[in-house]
Amino acid sequence: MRILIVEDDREAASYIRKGLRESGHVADHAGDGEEGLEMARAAEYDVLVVDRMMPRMDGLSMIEALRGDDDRTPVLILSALGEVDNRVEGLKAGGDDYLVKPYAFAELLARVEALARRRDPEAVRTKLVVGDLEMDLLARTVVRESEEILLQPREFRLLEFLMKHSGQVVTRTMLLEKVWDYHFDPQTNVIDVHISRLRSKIDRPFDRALLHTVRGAGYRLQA
Amino acid sequence: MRILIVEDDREAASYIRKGLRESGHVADHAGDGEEGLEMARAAEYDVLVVDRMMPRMDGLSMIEALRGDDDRTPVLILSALGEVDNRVEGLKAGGDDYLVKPYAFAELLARVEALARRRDPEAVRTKLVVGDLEMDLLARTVVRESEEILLQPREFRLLEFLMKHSGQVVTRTMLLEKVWDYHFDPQTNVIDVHISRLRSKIDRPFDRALLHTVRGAGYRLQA
DNA sequence: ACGGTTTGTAATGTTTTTGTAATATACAAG
DNA sequence: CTTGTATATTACAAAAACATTACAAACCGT
Repeated sequence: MRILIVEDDREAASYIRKGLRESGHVADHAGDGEEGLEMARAAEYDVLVVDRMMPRMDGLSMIEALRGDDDRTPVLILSALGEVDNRVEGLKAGGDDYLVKPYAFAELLARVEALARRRDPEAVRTKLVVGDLEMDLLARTVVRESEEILLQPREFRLLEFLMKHSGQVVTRTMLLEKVWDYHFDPQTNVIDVHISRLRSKIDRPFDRALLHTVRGAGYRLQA
Repeated sequence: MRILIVEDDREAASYIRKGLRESGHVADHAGDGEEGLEMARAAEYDVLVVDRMMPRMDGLSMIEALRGDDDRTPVLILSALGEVDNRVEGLKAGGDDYLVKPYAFAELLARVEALARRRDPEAVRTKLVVGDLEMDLLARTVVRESEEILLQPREFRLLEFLMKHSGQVVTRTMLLEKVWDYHFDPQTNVIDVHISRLRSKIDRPFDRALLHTVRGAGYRLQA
């Protein structure tokens, strides 16, 4: 997904950018409203993330200008203020959603994706990226270091789940429920076996391992 | 988290309720605005999920009544309509967020949790911090002075408990019960051994010690 | 029903984690 | 300063957790 971040605080912008990239999106950055307007006019973005208060041209004016062009790209407004009236103003100006600082990055991500989805339900995240490992959900392909990796269906589901929760520990129970649809403990080592098979494909042929076991807890996929 | 669902469609309500419960929350249900208002007045909820259109008293009126009482519990409004103007109305009435049907349950969950977090960031505690020591419960990682510290499962549990009770003295009995699930005295020095191991990892390599012995009583973790 | 995949089971091997016990050190009361 | 008790540390062996492999059952398209 292509996302434009319009934010004068460079640190905040690069933080958001990094997070969005890690989630497999492409994010550009404009430092103020005028620059943002130019960039939004020049390219097609799926979502704009716009800070409300900025030098030269504030976020609301920028959105109004954009809507004047009949550009309906969804906009998530970021604001340090946060009372109801401000939100109403933001929405009236043409914003589609409103997020008050401070916020958790996960929330920003969720909202950006929700906005994109609302507009184009097909644009659901179709690519997962963890380090140099990439999964294309539509093509059902997995690539690492530009090598295509062939996975069995179950291995694919397993990896998909791990990638969707990368950085977090995924427990055996979670895997049984979400990858196997078992709602009980099968008392076997299915998981171990499949983790082993997955490793032999995605990790063994490469230098750095991505799939780490967290003893006593589960597994974690991390770059 | 305690959540009140105010929704006249019983099927929708039970679906939401089930989902919220599975995520570890407690969800009650009211079938219309009047009942919802009563219940919200009677008990403390962390978040209200309110359908907009309902018999007897619609969602917006209910929220306005609640705000009239100076009750600031965050409200997520559900609506079948969904145009910007409606959202503005909803927010003006005192709603905190707006979700348009149809929606994915995951999105409702994300928003409910976001609302709770905005009000009380501790409500969804996934990170523990004591001085410069940090524990991420999701990633199952521990960091001190930006050094990652690797802990064994039992050590992790032990530290987790100490961090959740930082500043307080934690007795041996408490540790046996909560970290070892022993409900008797094993007559051994398990605790001592594990405290020692923990210290060698979280304290010895650093200047200030965090884990202090309270002779005759137990241990205390403190910055 | 056949052949090739795919998946789960079970047996076996490996590593890690844990508790115990032996020994050493610190503390506080007399 | 001595002594009894509480706490620390270390090494080791048993137990648990995990990894790998081989095989057999189930599945799938023809």
